[in-house]
Amino acid sequence: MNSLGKSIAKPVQLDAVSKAIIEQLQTDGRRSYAEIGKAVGLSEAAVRQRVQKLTESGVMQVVAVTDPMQLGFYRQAMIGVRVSGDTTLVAEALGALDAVDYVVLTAGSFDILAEVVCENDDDLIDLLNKQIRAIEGVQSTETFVYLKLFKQLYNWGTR
Amino acid sequence: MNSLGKSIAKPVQLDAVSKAIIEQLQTDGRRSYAEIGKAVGLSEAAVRQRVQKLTESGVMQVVAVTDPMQLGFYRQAMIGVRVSGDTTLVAEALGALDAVDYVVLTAGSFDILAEVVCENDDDLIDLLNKQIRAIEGVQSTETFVYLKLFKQLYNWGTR
DNA sequence: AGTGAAACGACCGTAGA
DNA sequence: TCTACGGTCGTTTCACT
Repeated sequence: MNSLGKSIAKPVQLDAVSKAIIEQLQTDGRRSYAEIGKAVGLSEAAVRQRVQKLTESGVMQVVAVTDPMQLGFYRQAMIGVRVSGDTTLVAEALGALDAVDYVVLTAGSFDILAEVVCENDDDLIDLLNKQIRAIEGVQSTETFVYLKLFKQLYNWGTR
Repeated sequence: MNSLGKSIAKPVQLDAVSKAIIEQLQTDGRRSYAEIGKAVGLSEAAVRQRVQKLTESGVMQVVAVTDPMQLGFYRQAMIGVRVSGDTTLVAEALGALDAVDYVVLTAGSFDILAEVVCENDDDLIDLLNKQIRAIEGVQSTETFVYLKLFKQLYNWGTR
């Protein structure tokens, strides 16, 4: 159990060594346990045990991350969505779209924020008009086209 | 070179096998090359070569991702920021804050979108009043508190 | 939780199709 | 770009602290 709004787990208190291990894996998720052990001052077996615990408890996961630009998706945007009716249904419908890589229910002047990845502006227009605005309950959208990414750390909440 | 707005690389055309390899690593970034090879029908060495190419070319990277909720950060939000003056300077200042995990320059009614991670509402209030609104050039902010995360795929653009 | 040792499996470089 | 193969290094299990 994790993810926003679900049963609140008590925070795992990480010591400096576990933090160092996570840092190592944030730099390179395929670094060997032995190598990490050298860096953090622990035996290979101990590192492996800690990584297993961190993974099984849901504190951390090691995954592949792709660069949309390199794959030809030159246009990214955040879409603010205002919904009439059940926001959950709209969020699910948005999440079902391939071009949508991020969906979160929010409190504020938008009910949902959705990040989208498109090849070009034409695709973005089509996505908005033919797919997103066609979803039952979508009242209005506001688009924030990405110009330049400055910082990105990897967190996760769904699983 | 990658990242939004930087020199546009021609998209790498991935065949079905490379896509399958990435899919394997998206499920578990520490899966062995041999195991991936069995799954996609390739030798261990061939998988290794492809993963190396994908990584070196910047199409993919394998990294650790952490769950803010499990670490005691119960409050996440997206902050829309309106700036007077140079948006770049403000984006850098925002990126320098620990609580900020995502900063992107946008076109639209916000100049910057920044995602923040806090332990609780009091921290979020302090972050807004004492840190974000104190940045030179920040004209106004609008906060979208996260209620529930529905979908999250991992892309990256900075490096 | 941690170490150390031995068996096993993964990884890496190189050769060759 | 792939397979094949051998040397090296990492991982796993287990007994022990």
